[in-house]
Amino acid sequence: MGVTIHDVARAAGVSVASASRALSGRRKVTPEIAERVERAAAELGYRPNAVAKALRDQTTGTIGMIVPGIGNPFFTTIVEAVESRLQETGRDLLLCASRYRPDLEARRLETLLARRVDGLIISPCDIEASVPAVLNAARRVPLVQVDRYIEGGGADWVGVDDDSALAQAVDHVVRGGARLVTFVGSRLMNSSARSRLSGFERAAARAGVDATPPLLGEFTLEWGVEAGRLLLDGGAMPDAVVCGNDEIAVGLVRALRTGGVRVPDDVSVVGFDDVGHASMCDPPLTTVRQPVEEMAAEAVRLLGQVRVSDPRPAQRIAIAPRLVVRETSRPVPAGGGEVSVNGRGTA
Amino acid sequence: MGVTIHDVARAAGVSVASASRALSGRRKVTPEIAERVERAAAELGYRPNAVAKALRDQTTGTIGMIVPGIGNPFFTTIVEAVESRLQETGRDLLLCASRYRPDLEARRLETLLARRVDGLIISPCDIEASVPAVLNAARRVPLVQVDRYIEGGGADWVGVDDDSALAQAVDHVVRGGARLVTFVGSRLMNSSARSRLSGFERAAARAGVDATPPLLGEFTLEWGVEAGRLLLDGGAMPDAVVCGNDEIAVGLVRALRTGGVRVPDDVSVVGFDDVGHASMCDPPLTTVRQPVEEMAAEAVRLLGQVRVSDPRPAQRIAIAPRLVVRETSRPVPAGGGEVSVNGRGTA
DNA sequence: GGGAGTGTGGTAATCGATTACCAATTTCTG
DNA sequence: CAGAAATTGGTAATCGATTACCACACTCCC
Repeated sequence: MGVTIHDVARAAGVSVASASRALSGRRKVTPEIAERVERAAAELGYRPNAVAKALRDQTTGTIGMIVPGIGNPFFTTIVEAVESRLQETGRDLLLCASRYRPDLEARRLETLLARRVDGLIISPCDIEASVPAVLNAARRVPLVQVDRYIEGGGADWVGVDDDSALAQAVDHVVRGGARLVTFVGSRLMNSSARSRLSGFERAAARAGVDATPPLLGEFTLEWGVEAGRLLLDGGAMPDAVVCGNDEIAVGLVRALRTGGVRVPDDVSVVGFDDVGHASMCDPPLTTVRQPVEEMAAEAVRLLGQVRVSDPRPAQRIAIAPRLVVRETSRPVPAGGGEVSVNGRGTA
Repeated sequence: MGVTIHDVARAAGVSVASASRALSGRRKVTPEIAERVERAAAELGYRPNAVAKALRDQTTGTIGMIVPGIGNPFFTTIVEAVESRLQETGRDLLLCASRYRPDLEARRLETLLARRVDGLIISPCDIEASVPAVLNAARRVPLVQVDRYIEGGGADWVGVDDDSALAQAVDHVVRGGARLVTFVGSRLMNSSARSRLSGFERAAARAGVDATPPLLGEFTLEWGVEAGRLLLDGGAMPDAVVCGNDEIAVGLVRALRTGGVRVPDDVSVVGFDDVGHASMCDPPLTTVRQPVEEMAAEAVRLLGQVRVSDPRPAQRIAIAPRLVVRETSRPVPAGGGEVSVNGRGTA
């Protein structure tokens, strides 16, 4: 396999320079030559070799992307959105999964750099362990972090405004009558875990509502189930639980219901992400919708602005999300203000 | 950015040939030179340029993969499994989504070929419209189809054994007491839709059970809900419904329950895929588990065997799946044989 | 009609790593 | 110790597309 531009030039009876110019149109050639070259290219089935072009142009037209795992529907959605943005400008996506392991992440970064990607979009798996590899990569090629980020703020970032998100979630359950609220999230190994917890704490304080100590485990359904059991056993059942992601929320709802607690009548539950299962669960989950399309668009846009040579201050773009009210939270009375508690019974 | 092997050679005071040989170890060099080159490479932070290597070696170490959509958790799971298989042999994945459109699919194939991928793994979105682009690509580079395939059988394929799958599903509900069974799937635009329907029909005939006309729509939750309503309105409620994928099944269960039909007491429901939501739903879904890891492993293995030059007959590898019994199907009595119908009430 | 200006084609360098081939040196053998 | 054999270093070609640079031909104007 391999019709080269030399073959085309020979078949058309012209030089490679003319063939290249006729095909790219970057300099004028006589109509007759253009015609002959085009015919020859078509007949031979010529396809330009992108590898050679990349070597010559010092640009590959590929963007590398590393996410912790494609099993997580949130990352999937981001990947899909980024891929489609890139296609708009004729670029392709080299996708890697770090499997939540900083060592693999560092290796993937190296191979992507060796492949001379034009840029990198990454959601670093660990807020601390990912730092050196990410900073090093950022020094060699435009790099934008999405969703998760590394500490120290050395590289651009696009993500959701966790403060706004948690404020909306907390305000919503408070307006539904909640007075005692619990946060169930993940251990603080990545930025999302941290900023969602602190967002929650700020929001609870601002709303003047009591918060029980947070339950921190993993971003999984299983942890949600376990957290539910802990709440059931713990004695002090809150009026509302705000979760770090939808999977936790789904597990939590299941465990609570199994334990005889009614959702939302006894306890309101709010998730986070709204990708994948949230609307498919029974009952459909009230949750904060990640602005995935906007995040992808911003990340790709930002990538085009980064110049490795002149280090500007790192950009941080936090996009405000929207709360999607479904059926796991108690309805807010029409007035919208605080209301009296009615018909609820805690464990 | 760009430390080349020339820079390393100069710094080490040797020729590029020696530098290359010292670093690759493909021919012996004196220990002293090896030492000097390695030190120079380390000090300069030399990273070989994979693009140049690809041009010279005529092999890129990348595999292109095209799936209809990454939003679908089944494809996600396959992508993840393939990615991790490829990593084992140091290859990377160039991922594209066709968004269920044959025209986009054809374009993605062209760009992947232009990037000189070493092979292609594709799940063609349309059994008819995808044919020319896929066959053309298969002529230029090793190509393996996964899950979906094009008609005519011109290219290798790895997928699930739909006959075995549907036989297991039908036998299971029949042993649970079902006598009237319905299939709810997708319109016959892709191979999965077709072979699952025909697998169902064969299985029903073999089991000697009555099948109502199949309901065919799309592989979505929404269609599942709609199909559920059709069944509720239709008068003749079956004892069991076998679905073309899990999303349909989840929607169906929800609609039936909303309509007052108990699952599994009144109607057994079986899904297909067992990726993503199946176990997260309430109640957890009885479903056929796609052998995703095995499919990915086979696809990658097969890719290594295809030689574009000598066209062997196309391979077709159908992997038998396993039924995962959860809570949407009536239990099979211990004996395992047919049982009498009890306690069911149709609409 | 000659010199300046314009348009267009071809030759060869370039991107970076690898390696065929040659040359030089060392080692071995009788 | 001469000559053969083995080892190892260097030079330059190679992969394919692009383009800087040069050369040639033609037009225009005074």
